Amino acid sequence: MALEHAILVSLLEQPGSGYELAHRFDRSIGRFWTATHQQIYRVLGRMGADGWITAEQVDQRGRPDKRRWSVTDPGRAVLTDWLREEVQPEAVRHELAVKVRGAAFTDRAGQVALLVEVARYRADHEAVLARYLAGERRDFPGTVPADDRAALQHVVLRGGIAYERMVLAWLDDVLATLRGLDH
Amino acid sequence: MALEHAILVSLLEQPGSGYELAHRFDRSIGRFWTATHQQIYRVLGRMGADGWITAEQVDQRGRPDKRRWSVTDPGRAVLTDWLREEVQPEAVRHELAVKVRGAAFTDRAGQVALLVEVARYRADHEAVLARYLAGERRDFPGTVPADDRAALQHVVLRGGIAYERMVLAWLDDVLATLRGLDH
DNA sequence: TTGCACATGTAAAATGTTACATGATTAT
DNA sequence: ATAATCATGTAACATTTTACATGTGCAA
Repeated sequence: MALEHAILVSLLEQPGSGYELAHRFDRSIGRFWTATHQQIYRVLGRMGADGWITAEQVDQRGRPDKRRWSVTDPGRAVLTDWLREEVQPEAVRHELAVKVRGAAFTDRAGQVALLVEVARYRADHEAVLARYLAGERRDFPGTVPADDRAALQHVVLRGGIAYERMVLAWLDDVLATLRGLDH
Repeated sequence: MALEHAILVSLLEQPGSGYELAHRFDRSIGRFWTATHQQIYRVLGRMGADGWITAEQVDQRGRPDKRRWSVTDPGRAVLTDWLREEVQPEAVRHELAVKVRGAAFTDRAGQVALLVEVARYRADHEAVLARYLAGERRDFPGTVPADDRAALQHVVLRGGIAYERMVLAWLDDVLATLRGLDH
């Protein structure tokens, strides 16, 4: 998979400029796919050249003009084809796990420093969970989803919430383990 | 962070060849950091040139010679310095979440195809969980860890187990949501 | 004799990161 | 005036992925 597909989904949900996409990749979509604005502009250019998306110029008073991108029929076909492909195994990059195993090869002071850092990292994840929960209350207040799109967005958000809760519980386990090391 | 640090941790736990490392990155370390043998050989070369690791030639009867890499004192210092750095936020790449949100933009047949694929993906994760649990019974049978290294390896494994259990529960949620779409 | 495990690499293409670059409006 | 937000890009560099490349020994 590539960034292209995440952009197609985002533009189908809501057409927008590269700048707006970059912000979505910082917020909602960033939950499950990250990208910087530099990447996004480059890929938007390529997708436009390939005819997957098309831009309309939007003149704005008081602000720079922007290009509002929308998905074309060929772009939509690219997405539906991709949806039928196998889901690839996730490429895991869990830096903290590497550090925790690495903690066996540092001194006591280093282990304490890691413990402090894990506590800070835990606070970050607590904030993310709070943000997800607030978003859930705001966007999905009822028990019955409004439509398919809402139902699917909600289940993805529930995945994010479940992930953060799991991480917080594991970080508590890590903190207890670091505190319990021989010294 | 980079692959270098994961390799340093792995070689400190047990010196070995590039080939052996590639296998560890398919198994135990692959739980939290993935790498192919091509990446590993290239990075080993650079780390050797930088003096972080050193190789001894191991002549083997009946098999190709191999180079057993171990971490040098400078390499160990690189690791301890890195352990003191901030843990970077994870770069998330959750392809399935993109597909689930994308399912709002395909037809019923496409949604059913995704459902089938999610079920297959779920079976993969069930197998991973079973492997982790078997590894836990094998490597950590007692209640009290043998030493620091074992305690830290065990808490990382518990993280993998917690992750897989969370994913399985979420995939059930996804399956129920896909089945419940309007049609 | 076919395939698998062991063992190590190179090359090209795609992707991703970091730094640089510009310029307007709005709020403090 | 100063910073933040909106808006779009280029350039250089690093990393990752995919394909190619080679060769031995052992077991079925």
